[in-house]
Amino acid sequence: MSSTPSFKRLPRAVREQQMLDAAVKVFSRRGFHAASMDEIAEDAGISKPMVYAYLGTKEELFIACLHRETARMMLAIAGAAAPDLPPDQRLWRGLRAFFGFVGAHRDGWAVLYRQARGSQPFATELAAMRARLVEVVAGMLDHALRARGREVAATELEVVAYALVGASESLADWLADHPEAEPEKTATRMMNVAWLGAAQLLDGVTWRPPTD
Amino acid sequence: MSSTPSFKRLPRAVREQQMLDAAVKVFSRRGFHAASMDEIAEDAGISKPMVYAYLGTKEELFIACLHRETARMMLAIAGAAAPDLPPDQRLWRGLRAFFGFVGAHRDGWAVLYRQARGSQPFATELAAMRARLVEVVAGMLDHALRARGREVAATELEVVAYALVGASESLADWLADHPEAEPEKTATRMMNVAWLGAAQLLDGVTWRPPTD
Amino acid sequence: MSSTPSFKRLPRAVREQQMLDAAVKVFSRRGFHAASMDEIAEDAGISKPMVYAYLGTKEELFIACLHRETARMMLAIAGAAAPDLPPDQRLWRGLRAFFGFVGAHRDGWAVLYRQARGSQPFATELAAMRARLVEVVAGMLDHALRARGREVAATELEVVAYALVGASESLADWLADHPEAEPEKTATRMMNVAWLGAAQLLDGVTWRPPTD
Amino acid sequence: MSSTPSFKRLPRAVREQQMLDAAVKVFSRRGFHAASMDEIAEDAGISKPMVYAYLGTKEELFIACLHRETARMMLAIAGAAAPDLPPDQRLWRGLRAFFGFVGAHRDGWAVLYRQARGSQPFATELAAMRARLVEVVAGMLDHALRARGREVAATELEVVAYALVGASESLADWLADHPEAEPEKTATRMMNVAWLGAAQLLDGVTWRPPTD
DNA sequence: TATGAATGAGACTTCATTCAT
DNA sequence: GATGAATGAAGTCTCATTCAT
Repeated sequence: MSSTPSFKRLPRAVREQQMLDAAVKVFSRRGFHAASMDEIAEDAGISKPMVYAYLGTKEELFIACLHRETARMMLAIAGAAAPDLPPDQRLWRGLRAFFGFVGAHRDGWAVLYRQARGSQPFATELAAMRARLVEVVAGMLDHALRARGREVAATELEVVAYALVGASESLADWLADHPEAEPEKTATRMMNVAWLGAAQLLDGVTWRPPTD
Repeated sequence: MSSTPSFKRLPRAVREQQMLDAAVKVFSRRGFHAASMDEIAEDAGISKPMVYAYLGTKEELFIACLHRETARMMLAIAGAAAPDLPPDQRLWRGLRAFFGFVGAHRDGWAVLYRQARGSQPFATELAAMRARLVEVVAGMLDHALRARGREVAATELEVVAYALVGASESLADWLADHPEAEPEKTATRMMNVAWLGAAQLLDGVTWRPPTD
Repeated sequence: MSSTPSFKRLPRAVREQQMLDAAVKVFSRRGFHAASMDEIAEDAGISKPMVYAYLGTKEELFIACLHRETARMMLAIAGAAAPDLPPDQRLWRGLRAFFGFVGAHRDGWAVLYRQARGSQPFATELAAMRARLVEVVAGMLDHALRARGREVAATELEVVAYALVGASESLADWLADHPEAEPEKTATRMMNVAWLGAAQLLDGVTWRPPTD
Repeated sequence: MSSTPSFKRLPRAVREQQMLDAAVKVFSRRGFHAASMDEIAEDAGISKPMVYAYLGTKEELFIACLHRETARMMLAIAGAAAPDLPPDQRLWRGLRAFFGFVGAHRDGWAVLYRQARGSQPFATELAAMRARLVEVVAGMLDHALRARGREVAATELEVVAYALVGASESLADWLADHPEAEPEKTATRMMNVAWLGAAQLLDGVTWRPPTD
């Protein structure tokens, strides 16, 4: 009598994934503020107090979404861009994996970037993730430079990497908004913009402002 | 002491500017949703009903901010990048003006982009403005191409322009977050990324994905 | 310089009528609470402070409307139902005038009755007007009774009169809602209901509840 | 003292009735617009959000009141005026039930009619209910006519029924305003006005306007 | 006289969050 | 473990009403 198993009692890990799925869906559809815990709970097929018990506050819930989606994305990219490939190959594989991920999880992307960029509480989280990306890209550039016996100040590398990441994010936004667009083609376009410029830099060509 | 100037009963145009100033400030500090009309009104030194009477709903107020800041920015850029300059000069002047504007109105930039990107009601407004920028950049590229007797499909040009604009926005975000950074230096960096890559494209160099 | 005549300076009486016209129109269209002083002032082509200066508070303004419309209606009825006519003639003329008035001033009727009946502040005003109508009707009945040498307690007469007035109001409501309906026909119908029953009463026929 | 009954956490159905009770009370005391959701909630001994959660918007809440009171009244009338009685008996029983109901639920009556008559959103609801009453009355008249081998156009019957209903409503208003008045006596009076006139009509007597 | 400018007050409504069962 | 019931707090918006010009 005391141990009658209830069919509803799923293990905690499963329930949490259901909730995160629902949360990502609702957050991406409505935005952080407009999303209501009611809708998330209902969409997850669970009662609100459960959501609070498992994943905490609305803000914490959003951060949990961010974490999960970020981890998935970084995993996809890292898996594709093996460190032992030549730099241009790594960049291409990384970009293709990135746009492939965005194309496959447009919801997640919307949550990750568009929502988070706006409000302070999540800026930190987002900045951390972007920093990791920038670091990876800067590492590729550095790797390529050293292979040619050249060297550039770390700051400069970072800014260039930042711009490349920004351009990628922008195209990813564009991709998320165009359901019919092909991720691979988008990746190729980005590669054209990114690699041609980067290759020049790698070869020591630089542009300097006119004395005016 | 007897001639204290009368601070109240200002004409409508003046009050509207005060309100917009306050709104830009509060929106950029708190984000659209977290910003309260109370705080905006108080910051403008006026009562809430006046804000509603002059500038309408919270949403309309935000759009009014967007419009004003956008117009200012486009004016600054258009004034700097005269159409009769050679393309690289135009791009450089335009970028310098753009980053200069962002550096000078970091509040406005935050409102313009970061907030608006998130929520649907403003996506349209923002897309329109970005479209104008993209168009200008694509025009520059096209101009340069024709000068070299070459031609590229409009779609391709637009995607490249889109990526460049995205990279600029990203650096602008970075600039807005780093109060000590110099706009002109940031513009130079962006120019390096943008122009070197673009110049390659202009010369007919392209990158193609490996057959894998 | 001090007596330059302004074309806008209409005499007070005219302005007041304009305001009342506008007020009746807006009150009847929106109802008392939903009507806004702004709309009334704008509809009257005058500024709000003027409305307050001339006709006072919103509540006072509504009562002013009530008064004017009431007076007009009573005048129309009294003018038609001359006291020296035989009772059935008076009733008929009165009813015809009443429905004619309602048909011609559907706005005014809506203000008068539908709005006022609901809220306490105006119940008094309305009751007073209805009391005058009831009194007139009861007077007719009494007159007819005496002509036949009969007499009935005043209370009874009043209740009957009250019911007749109520039935008339009801048909008037119906008339106000049916723009295509003809006032005269409606009056005839009411006369059928009213006079046939009243005539019976006048003849001493009464109905008594069964002992059950 | 240790077994103080728990007044809180009542089941939904109970709370809804409490809320409706409070709403009817407040609406009838203040009128729709002047009534505040705060007061209703407080009167129901519950917080405002519960009212919204269970019964929705203020407007929806009012309509819910209308429905409940209407249903109760129609039930009372239908239960009293059995269709197998002779017409005059049905009319009498129906009227007695009607005035009995109004006398017992003066609050409800005020909500039902006086408030609803004024504003558009409820006109439909009210019209529907009145239409059912009119239909019932017209049915009685038709029944009586056929019993005497006569027939009258449906439209005419309806207008007569409408007038009778209007007269009843008017007397009901009067009853609601006179706490000391006896419902049964009022019903008798109404019966006198209604039945005597109707009986004449049933017998084929009609009144025609003079050629003037 | 006439009005644009201004506001205090208050209404409805929605949420994130927590008890008590 | 799970949930229906419950609420404090806040936010947007509107309106009648009054100054000061």
